[in-house]
Amino acid sequence: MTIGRLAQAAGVPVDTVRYYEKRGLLARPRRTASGYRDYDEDAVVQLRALKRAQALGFTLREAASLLALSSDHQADAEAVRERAVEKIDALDARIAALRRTRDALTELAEACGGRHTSR
Amino acid sequence: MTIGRLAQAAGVPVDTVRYYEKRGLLARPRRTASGYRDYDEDAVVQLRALKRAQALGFTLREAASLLALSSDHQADAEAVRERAVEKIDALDARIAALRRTRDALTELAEACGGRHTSR
DNA sequence: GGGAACTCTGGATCTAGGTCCAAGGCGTAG
DNA sequence: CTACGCCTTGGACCTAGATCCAGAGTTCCC
Repeated sequence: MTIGRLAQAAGVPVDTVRYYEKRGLLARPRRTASGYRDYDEDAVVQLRALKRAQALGFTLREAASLLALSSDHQADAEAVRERAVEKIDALDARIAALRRTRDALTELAEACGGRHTSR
Repeated sequence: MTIGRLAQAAGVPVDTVRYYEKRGLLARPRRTASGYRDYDEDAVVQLRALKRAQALGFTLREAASLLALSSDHQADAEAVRERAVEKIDALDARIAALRRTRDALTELAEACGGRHTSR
C-alpha cells in the first residue's frame, strides 16, 4: 500500500504520515525497489489510533506511548502493567476534572432557568 | 497589585500574563500614573481559572469562552444557558471517550496478570 | 540618594504539530 | 511512447502558546 492509500484510509494528509515517521511516531515501512514506502493494513490501524488518542488531548508523544504500551510484546508483562496503571490513574484524574467542570456548567445552566435535565 | 504579584499569585510567568492580555484572553487592567498595570483580586481568580481549563485540554480561546460564559451578566439568561448546554454536551463526549480509553487500558493491565482493582 | 528589583514596549526566538512547495523519479492507461 | 498522477527528499512557512531579550523608566528599601 502506498503512502497515498494509507493517508486516504486513515483520513490524514500524506505530509502528516511522513511527518509522523520523521518524529518516530510511526514505524518506518518497507520500501519498494524504487524507494516508495510500502505499508500494510496494520499501519492504517496504528495511524487511526494515534489520531484518536490525539483527539482526546494527548500530545503525539503521549499518544505514541499509549499505543506502544499495548503492542510491546517483548517487554515483560509486569512492566507493561505498571505503565498501564499509571496511565489509567492519569486518565481517572482527567475524567474527574472534566466532570467537575461539567457539573459547574450544569449549575450555571440551571441558574439560567435551565431545562437541561441532568444526566 | 502589580503584574509580578498577580503572576506569583496565579503561578504563571509575568510574560504569560502580558501575552494573555495581548491575545485578549485577560481583561486590560487599569494603569498607574506611571503606566504600570494595576490588577485586583478578581484577576487572580480569572487567571487561575484560565489555566485550569487549559490544563483540561481546552485551547486558550476555548478556555476564555468558558469563563466568559459564567461572568457574562448582560447577555440574556437563555442564550447563556444554551451555550452552557453545548459545552456540557461536548464535555460529556470527551469524558465518554476518555473512559473508553481508560477501559481499554484496564483490560490490558488485567491481561498482564493485573492486580489493578477496577474502580 | 543609590542600587537592586521591578515594570514598560517591541520584537526575536522556541516547540509542537503541521502544511506546502520544488525538482526530479516512478507507474500505468491508452 | 507519452501523459498524467503519484512518489521521493529537503527545506520554507504557518499557528498556537509561550519565553526571552534590549533598552529605558519606576519603586522600594536602607
